[in-house]
Amino acid sequence: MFELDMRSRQPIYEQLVDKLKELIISEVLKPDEQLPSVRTLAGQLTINPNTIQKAYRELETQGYIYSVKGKGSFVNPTSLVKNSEKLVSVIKELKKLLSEAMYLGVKPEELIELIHDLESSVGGGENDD
Amino acid sequence: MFELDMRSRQPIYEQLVDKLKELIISEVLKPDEQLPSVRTLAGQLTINPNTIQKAYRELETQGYIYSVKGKGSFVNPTSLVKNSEKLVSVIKELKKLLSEAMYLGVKPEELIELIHDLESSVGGGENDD
DNA sequence: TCAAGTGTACTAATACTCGTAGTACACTCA
DNA sequence: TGAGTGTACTACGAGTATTAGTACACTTGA
Repeated sequence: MFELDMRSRQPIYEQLVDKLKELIISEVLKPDEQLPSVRTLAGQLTINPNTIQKAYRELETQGYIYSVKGKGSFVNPTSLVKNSEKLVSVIKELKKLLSEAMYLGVKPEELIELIHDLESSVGGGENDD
Repeated sequence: MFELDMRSRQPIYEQLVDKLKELIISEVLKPDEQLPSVRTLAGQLTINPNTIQKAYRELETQGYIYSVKGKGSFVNPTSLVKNSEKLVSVIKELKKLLSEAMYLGVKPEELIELIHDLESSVGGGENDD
């Protein structure tokens, strides 16, 4: 499904969180779609189920998925992912990165073009109707 | 100068890197301005000089500062910070965050407005002339 | 009803990272 | 030449990540 960088300083469970989030945002994983079980994914990636569970718990905390004991873990419908605390931290981080990009020579026009390029590959928001 | 969150999961040296970078980008710290010495800042922040040195080394690796043995550490002139490897990783991270923001309901127009708001508070780039 | 699946949580062990304390060397400059 | 500067190293303790192992609660289909 995806590959992990075992030598990265970034913890394995965080890499999982990042990759699954990308799949949800780009709607490769669709709302209410079931995720692989923690034991299945653990077997596929040759890592411990507890590590998968840790990633899934983080995604649930951030509102991206929901889990049902005995049934599995599923992608949250996008209207349920609205998470104002999360949004505040994303915006804060975005400001830093946008400033850094412009400092490094990227023109505002280029960033605006980037936004338009990404617009069509994102699910959720309010342009799904 | 700034405050650190000793209880954060983010390592102290990384918090330093982030804050100093923000000061450089917003030109609170100006090109060729000297940074506090590692011993001075260590004293001010009540942390170990090796921790400061680690942050300064990271900033130097990323191209934001330069150091001279016996003289000190200085902000790199912005024309020297152009670092295409760094830029590539910033753009990659930006794409992820922009997608996430739109997924969470932020309209492209709002992001574009954010860019315009930030434009005036960034040094470097090519609008300094 | 039960077996196979699911999520969830806990303990304990190991390895890694972070921050510290301490120390020492090379350089600059007034 | 002394006081400042950066730089680098060892060793130690604390915290985190990952693992192995185990066990419990739930779901569902045969």
